[in-house]
Amino acid sequence: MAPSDTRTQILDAAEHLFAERGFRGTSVRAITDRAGANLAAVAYHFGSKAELLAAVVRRVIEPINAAQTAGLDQLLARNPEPTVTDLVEAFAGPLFDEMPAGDEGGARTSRLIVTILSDPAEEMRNWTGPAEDAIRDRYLAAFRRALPSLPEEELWFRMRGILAVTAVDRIQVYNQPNPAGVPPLAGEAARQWAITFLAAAMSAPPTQI
Amino acid sequence: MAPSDTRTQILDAAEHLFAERGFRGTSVRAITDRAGANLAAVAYHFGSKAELLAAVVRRVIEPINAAQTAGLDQLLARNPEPTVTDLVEAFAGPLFDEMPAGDEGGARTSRLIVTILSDPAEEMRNWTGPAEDAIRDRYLAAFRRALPSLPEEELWFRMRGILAVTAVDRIQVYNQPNPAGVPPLAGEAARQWAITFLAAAMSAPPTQI
DNA sequence: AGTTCAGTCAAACGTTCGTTTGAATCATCG
DNA sequence: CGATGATTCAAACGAACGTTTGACTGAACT
Repeated sequence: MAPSDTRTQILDAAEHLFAERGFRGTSVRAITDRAGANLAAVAYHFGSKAELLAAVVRRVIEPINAAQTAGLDQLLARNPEPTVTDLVEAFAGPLFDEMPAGDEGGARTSRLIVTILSDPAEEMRNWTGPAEDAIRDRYLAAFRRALPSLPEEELWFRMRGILAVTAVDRIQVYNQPNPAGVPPLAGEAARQWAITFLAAAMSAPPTQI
Repeated sequence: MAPSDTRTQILDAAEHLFAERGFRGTSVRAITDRAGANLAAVAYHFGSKAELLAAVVRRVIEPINAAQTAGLDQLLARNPEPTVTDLVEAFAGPLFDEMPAGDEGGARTSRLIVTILSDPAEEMRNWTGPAEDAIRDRYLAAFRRALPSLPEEELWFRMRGILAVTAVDRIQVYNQPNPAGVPPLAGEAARQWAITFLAAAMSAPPTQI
């Protein structure tokens, strides 16, 4: 435990609570209570609540970035012109993979991601860095080669569609028990369904205007 | 102005601010300031901040509900077995149509919808009522008839994909200027792109497991 | 033994929040 | 005109918030 233990316990607690209640909906007191730490520990270890959020986001996002990069590298090493389905899988797959122990089927991580993406709090907005930009641009270029007839704007729209589906997927958008007793989405099935769904969507012919 | 004017000015201000900063990120003071009303007016006209939110949501959601219902009615009157594309258009189209005056290309309304859908605040969760459930079930049944080979769970997953794309579409998910100087998404083009994207996604063959 | 220093702690600070209060204002109608 | 009921207003309430403070702890060093 080189990182002082309470530091990581605070990170764990904050990740859980930010995912569940959002940034503004989570008080520093709730975090330190859950972590079994003192209230002042957040200021001591992270400086402020906003900087704690940044640390939580970094810890969640970095493995996803690495997996997306590695996936594209492998694809391109094997074949300079990957299929749309391959690209979708390499890009969207890692968003389903991260399931820290104790996460209920990955739903909590998904929730955190969508909270990050859609939280209107100003602190949530400035988390993307050069790394995320570079990854997005590399995939954009690969998709452009795989879909040469697609106009740039529509390609850009579809890239965001991927993010929307993968981010929101496991949230109970219609917040009620699923109809007809459909069980909550299983992790692996959701991953496959998303890839099917998104590969078909990305492969659609350009919209006629 | 049968509804006492300040009442609707508060509704307008609240709609704008909830969309931009979320429920918890918007103070009652910010709302009444923007509305040019007194702080106590919210309590007087709506009872509480949470009830004000409910009123805002109702005002935004009801025209969408009506359009979705009317669209499906028209489709079924013309043909008892509508195509997937027709169903997608009737369901997702109204989510693009609502553009109150002063809305910058509908982006603000979209932002409000995604804020409603993904806001972790407890008050945001309990807005769906029997109306939304009924609409969703009718579309679910129509899609089921149009896609008879699709398992129930995957159909359900795809329905939520529609909501994810339509809700998140106009948010700058990667919050930075679009790459290569792509202009912000035009309202009508985004609507067409979304229908193309979603119709292809919905029409994909079932996932093989 | 004495010093140092990262870490923890209880307590308090000042601010902002949603809500309540009670008086003031206004239009309406007898 | 005077009374009534709806609406607006300035002011205050108590609670919760993020952050700061300064004393305390305990292991690691000379």
